[in-house]
Amino acid sequence: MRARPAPKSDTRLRRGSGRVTMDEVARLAGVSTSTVSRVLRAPGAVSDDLANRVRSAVDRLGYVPNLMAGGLAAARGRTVGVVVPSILNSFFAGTIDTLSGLLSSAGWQVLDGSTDYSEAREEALVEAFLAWSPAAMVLTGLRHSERTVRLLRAARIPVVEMWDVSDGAIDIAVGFSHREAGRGMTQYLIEKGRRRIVFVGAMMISDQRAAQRAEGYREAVAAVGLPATVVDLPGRSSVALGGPALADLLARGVEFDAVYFSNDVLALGALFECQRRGIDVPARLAIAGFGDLDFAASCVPPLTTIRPPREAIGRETAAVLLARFAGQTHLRRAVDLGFELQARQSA
Amino acid sequence: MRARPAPKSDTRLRRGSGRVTMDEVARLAGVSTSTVSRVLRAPGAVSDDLANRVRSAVDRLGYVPNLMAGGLAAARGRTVGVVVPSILNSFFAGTIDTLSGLLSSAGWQVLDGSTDYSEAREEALVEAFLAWSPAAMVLTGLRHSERTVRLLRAARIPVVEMWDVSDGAIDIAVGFSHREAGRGMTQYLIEKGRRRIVFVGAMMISDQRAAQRAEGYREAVAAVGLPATVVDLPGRSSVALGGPALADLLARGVEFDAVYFSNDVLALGALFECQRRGIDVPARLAIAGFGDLDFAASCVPPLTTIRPPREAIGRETAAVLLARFAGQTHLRRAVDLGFELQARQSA
DNA sequence: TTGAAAGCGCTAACAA
DNA sequence: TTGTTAGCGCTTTCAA
Repeated sequence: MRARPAPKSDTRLRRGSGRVTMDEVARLAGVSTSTVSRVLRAPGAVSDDLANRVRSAVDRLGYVPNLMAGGLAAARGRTVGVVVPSILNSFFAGTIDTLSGLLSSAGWQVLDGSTDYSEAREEALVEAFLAWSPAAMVLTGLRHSERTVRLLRAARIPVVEMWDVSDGAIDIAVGFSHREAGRGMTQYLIEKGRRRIVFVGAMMISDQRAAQRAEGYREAVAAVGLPATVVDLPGRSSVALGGPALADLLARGVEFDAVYFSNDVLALGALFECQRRGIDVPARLAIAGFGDLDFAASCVPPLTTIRPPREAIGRETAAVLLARFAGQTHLRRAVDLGFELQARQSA
Repeated sequence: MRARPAPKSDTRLRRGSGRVTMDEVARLAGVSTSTVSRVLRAPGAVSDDLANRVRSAVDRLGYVPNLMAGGLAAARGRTVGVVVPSILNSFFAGTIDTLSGLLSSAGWQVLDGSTDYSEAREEALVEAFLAWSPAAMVLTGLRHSERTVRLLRAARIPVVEMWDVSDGAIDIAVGFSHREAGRGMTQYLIEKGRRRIVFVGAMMISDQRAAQRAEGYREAVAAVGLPATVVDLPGRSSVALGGPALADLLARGVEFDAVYFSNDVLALGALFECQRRGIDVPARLAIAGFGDLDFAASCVPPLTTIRPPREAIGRETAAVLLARFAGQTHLRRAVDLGFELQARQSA
């Protein structure tokens, strides 16, 4: 047998954080901690009288629930881990912004991290997030290390893979087909009368989705018997990289009347290079991009590009997750949100 | 008196997460959980023999520590909350990237959130992060709601305010002076012979730091007896906003030979507008920005701007925090990292 | 150097 | 509708 633990008010050394606890709220409101807990997460189950007393005690003491304690007791935290290749990349920033906003207003905390397009970093991040017992995980793309997939399956939580819908999702995929995007833009260029189209990407070994767009490009040119030229630049995409890439193509004496860049950032760099060299876009050279970033509509000439459903991906991911949290289980395994080809003046 | 709790292996309903626990590791290694815990966080205090047994048990079972349980027991989590105005903004993305990288490789988890330049959202975020018992908080800027400041002080943890060093930090400030940045660029324009300089910002009521740059501009023109014209655009900064802003200035018949934009994004929009209208930059009009974003060096003409110490702010913030975590207490309260004026062709 | 045991602050099963 | 109580999985005294 064992003595009852001494009350907290005694003189023993306390290890606590010094923060206001639910216990103090309960005491001030004259109820049990269960009631306080209920008021905070299932308000309907408590009488108005008690609920009000609890709420005013919460206010008066400035009580902030300890999520670690809550998550530990509930065996699942109210967090969602989100892993993207790069937050420096505006594509993903738009998605994360939407997703975080929606989830956090529904009471979920988003933990996000970026992999820098490395599978090893992705694996480490997934492991780190899993240590928080998240209620769900959101990854980018469908390619992950074997161990990442194993960890994710073992966690037995909803897993959304965004920005791609090609095949073999762990649980749910929300995105669009990059292969079709690549094919779509290439077909558009062909319809516009271009015959020598070059595809320029950067670090496509690690950017799986850019590689799929290149694949779509290859299919589209092959379909009409045109030659394919794919350039894979070393180094991460940047405006600064686009100009030299075009200059190099010119210097190598490659013949071409259109360049399809794997993203708008590179395309903008190329546009600047054309301006510097007095190359007429689109009369002499068509330039197309991917992403429909902020500047695409206002640069000179306005950039023909593909608009990915950035915000829609965030919105749909949040919706799927919230539905799963609410107990809904029969959901589509893949949600293809499509994309829009923005035909502007550059091509 | 009370019965001993039944052992876990019995048939009662378990609420646990199903994950491998420290208990199982301890059992497999034939040691107590205290020893496992010690091996994991103070390896020196355990004999090599036991430590090895523990480590191989950890490996064999694929044990991942539950951070909620750890944080709860230790009364402080190994997290750092980071609050920025916007992750869509590349300035902050660079800082967060550096900061997160450094902290996470030292074993700390970064929680980040964006306020959208709203004090109310900032307050809500700070409260949400505090619920995780973070080891430290990092905010952007020195202006916060009264309640935010109160919550932060009550938490008794290191607080870093980044991107500004002007005055009155809660704990530690790491950044540079925006007033000096504004003054510096304006003086540069004056030295270059400009006499009618207009300052254009966006939503400066909520962007405190842009307002300080405008203040510096005002001081600099006043110092040489030149008139000040400050335009505060409605809506958030974007490339799309820069062109119309310039067009409007032109339409209003304002006389000017230089425009100093509160950031590069607006300046780029204006550059495109000049290109469309055939306005010669810098011969007829000088354009200057702030931020030294990716495109600033490669646009046409290359943009004269101010380079804030984006990465250095992240690096220094991480260093300060890590020093505090290590027990160091006498640290400078403000770290001014300065900035660089990048004189290029646009002004 | 190691282990036993008492919580950290909360949630949820159960009883009333 | 409410309270009682047994943990959630760890860290940290304390004693050996």
